[in-house]
Amino acid sequence: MKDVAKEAGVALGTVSKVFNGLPVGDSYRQRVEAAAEKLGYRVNNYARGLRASKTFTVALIMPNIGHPFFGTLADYIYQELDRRGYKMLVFLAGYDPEAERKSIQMVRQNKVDGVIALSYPPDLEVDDSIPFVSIDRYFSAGIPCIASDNYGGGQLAAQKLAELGCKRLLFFRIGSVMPGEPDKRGAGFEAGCQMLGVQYDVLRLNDEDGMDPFFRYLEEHMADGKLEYDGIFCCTDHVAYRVMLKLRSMGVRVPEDVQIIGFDGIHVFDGDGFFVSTIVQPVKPLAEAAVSVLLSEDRSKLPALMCLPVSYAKGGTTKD
Amino acid sequence: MKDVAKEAGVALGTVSKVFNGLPVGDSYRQRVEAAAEKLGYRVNNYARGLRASKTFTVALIMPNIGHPFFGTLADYIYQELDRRGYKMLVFLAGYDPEAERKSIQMVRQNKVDGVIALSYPPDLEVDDSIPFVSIDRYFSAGIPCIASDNYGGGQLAAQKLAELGCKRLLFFRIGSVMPGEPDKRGAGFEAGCQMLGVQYDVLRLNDEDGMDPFFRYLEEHMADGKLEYDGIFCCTDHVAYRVMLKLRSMGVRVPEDVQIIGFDGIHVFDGDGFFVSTIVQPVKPLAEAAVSVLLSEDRSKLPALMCLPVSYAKGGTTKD
DNA sequence: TTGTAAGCGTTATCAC
DNA sequence: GTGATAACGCTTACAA
Repeated sequence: MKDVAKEAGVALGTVSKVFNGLPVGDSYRQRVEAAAEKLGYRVNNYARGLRASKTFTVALIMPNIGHPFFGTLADYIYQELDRRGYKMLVFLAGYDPEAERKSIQMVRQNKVDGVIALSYPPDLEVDDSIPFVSIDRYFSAGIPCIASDNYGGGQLAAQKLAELGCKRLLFFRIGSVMPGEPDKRGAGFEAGCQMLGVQYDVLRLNDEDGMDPFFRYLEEHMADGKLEYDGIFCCTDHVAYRVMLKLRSMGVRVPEDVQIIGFDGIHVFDGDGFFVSTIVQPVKPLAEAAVSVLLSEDRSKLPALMCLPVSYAKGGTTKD
Repeated sequence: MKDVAKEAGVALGTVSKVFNGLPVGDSYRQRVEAAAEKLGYRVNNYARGLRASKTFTVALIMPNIGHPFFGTLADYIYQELDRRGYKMLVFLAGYDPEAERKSIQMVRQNKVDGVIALSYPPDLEVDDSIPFVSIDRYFSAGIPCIASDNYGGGQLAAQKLAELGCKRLLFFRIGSVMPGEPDKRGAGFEAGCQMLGVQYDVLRLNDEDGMDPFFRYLEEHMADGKLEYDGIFCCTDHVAYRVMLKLRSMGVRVPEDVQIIGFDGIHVFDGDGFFVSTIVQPVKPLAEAAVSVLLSEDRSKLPALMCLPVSYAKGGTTKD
């Protein structure tokens, strides 16, 4: 920068102003720009971050980025941050609380301007000096949580299955013991069934158990090649997909005999079709909301919990 | 840091040394650590980066991160960087050369310690002052390129299809006009066919055309409900998947009448099964190699091009 | 070993 | 508007 100033024959401060869009005489500006171009000068963001303690960087903490739901969400979040001139520093913590904590530490050191986290560890300690937004997990009133309307989605699934003629429903839930907004899918489903007067059963499992107990359950509830249930709601598309595969391998026709609805709205490839019939999470709005809340000017009155509307989409596992 | 020094009753330099793992008297170290803990002190990476011009940050430039192949690759790259104590700054440029250039600019300003780029713009100008590794596209001898053995994969596909009894092969290629290692898939396939003396045709399309010309071609080459070809190699799993869907909708049985092999090795979900029979890219080794080459101590003799072995995996679109 | 002091590249505050 | 100067928080010779 000093060199640029010398080359342009102006003072240091002037160069700084040019690069910050502050008012500067036009002739000066041009000379500075020419000199910078000639010398291939770029402002050093580290020096800038040090001095201005504003880094235009946001940290994204997620379990991973290979799963299509997370990947897509991360992609949209990036777009939104980029649009506003922010960079994205990624931390992938798996489902390991230890890694989570490490990420938080890193975030602290790196003086990012904000954190968007999709994580479940209950004891996540957040430095409230730095803007923080959570996706899918409610921590406390001080930390805005952005989530899909999981409860409403559960209800919608029950309603859809009932509409499609199902009389005997089943809910499959698998997931970590960690609490989060997604848990409400089951609650919404149960409420929906009760409201509609439809009979239903619930099977809850933990991550460690894998899918086998589900499969065993399905086998146990077969009689004369016919499943006891004619509609199944699964907590995720992944589970729904595997249940579909299992049923078909057992000779059960999907969706003719049993209809299945999943949750997430994952695409096979980009935009062409769903794995299963599903309750679609509004991934893009989710991303936009998270960024917008994180970067909002007035952080005094932020929403504690923001639920975005979901929708139903037909994949291959329901009649309509 | 000054506060920590005061609290611990030591000099500034001592505190610095403690946080850099440099030799320091044990009693001092403990006092410093206690003081830091008490004051909740974290070293400021921006100040550190400014002074030491080492940021322990690597930039990853990719088209996107929502596509399962890119997402998975990014995930593995993250793991590898994390293992070595590096952070990952992500830049998603779609397939827009303009965005690419912007990313490169950003990278420059941000004084990252290295760049891993999966991008195709032919005029990408790289600042050779900063370690740069390319994935899937060869730029020049100065820039190491890590890629799958695309040529060998093409050959393998031809060989597999021939082994499985195919007599009349077809190669479908869709993609941007931008050159890159993946182009070699077709070349390898053709070479394989020639070597084996199998008859084959090739259909090449550009991205903008979409899949329709393929579908039309397939329809035109049907006679009496039978396709003229009994084996198809597609440049990606995505294309293969869509071709499979199309053929099935046309009443052609896959894999009984026509066998299809794709390229990439994308999973339906995490680890359970492939979309189609496929030539699997070694995603994890690719990530490891990229990071390892990027961060290698001796940058004087780096490989110009490094091709990693691919393998064949049966999905649902071949007989074996 | 420890303490001191000089910068790293910017930005912000002033007088001019 | 412009230009000198002091910070920002840290690393690293170098002297003690």
